[in-house]
Amino acid sequence: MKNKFVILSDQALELVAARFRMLGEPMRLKLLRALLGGEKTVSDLIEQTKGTQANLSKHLNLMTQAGLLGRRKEGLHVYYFIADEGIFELCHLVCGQLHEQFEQQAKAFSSSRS
Amino acid sequence: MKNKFVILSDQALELVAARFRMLGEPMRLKLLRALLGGEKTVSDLIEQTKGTQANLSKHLNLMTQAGLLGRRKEGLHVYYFIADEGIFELCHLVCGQLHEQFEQQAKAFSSSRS
DNA sequence: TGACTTTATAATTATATAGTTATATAATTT
DNA sequence: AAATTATATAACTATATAATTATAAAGTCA
Repeated sequence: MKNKFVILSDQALELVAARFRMLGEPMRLKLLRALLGGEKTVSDLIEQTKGTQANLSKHLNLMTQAGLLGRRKEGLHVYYFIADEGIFELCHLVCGQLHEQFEQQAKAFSSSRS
Repeated sequence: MKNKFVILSDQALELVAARFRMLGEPMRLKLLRALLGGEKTVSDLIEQTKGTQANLSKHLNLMTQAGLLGRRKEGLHVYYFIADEGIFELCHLVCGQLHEQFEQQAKAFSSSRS
């Protein structure tokens, strides 16, 4: 498990970091969360996330370039959808880990007061 | 798998994003890579990563606050070590996904030239 | 064609944070 | 105690990028 990571070159680490950074913006996670239900237009996403049109457009473009999302044009509308389902494995893992971490903190806290 | 993510509150998404951001810096990944072999002093890490003392100290402090690393003082030296092994599951996943992505791109490229 | 709608983009501003420089703190050794 | 070494921290600079504002582009429909 560790092995694969240890031998990574600095250049590879940059790529790994870039992928993490892509998932490190709350607005982008909101977009991903919204897209879980299936493809949506930019207008839909504006409504769901309460973001501004220009800002979302940029985030959507970034995520598409990174291969996380796909786009499909239909008339005036552009539909975005999740192109890399692997993202959710990641989010799922992080959620689980954070959850556990907080549980432990809570436990440590409640057992330390007397 | 998806379910856990969909229902996350905005506030929870911020925490998830923060965790991803923490892993989104190449220098921090270098430190983690270096620490895979076991605990190391700051001096060791300076040598291995070619980073500056002050910069590493700050990164190490951040990661410790975030619960990723632990510290242990011994005389003049401070040993840092990985406190949250879950990190590597994440890195492993990302590595695998990136690898697959590049493989596919390579394949797409070689089959598109004629 | 012209008005309208949806999305993208360019230019700018605001903000977070990585990295540096200089200094402080803490432990060790002489 | 003074000098030395290892680490931390404060103040600053540099940089990346998120968010905004304004405008453009592309499609639709009267």
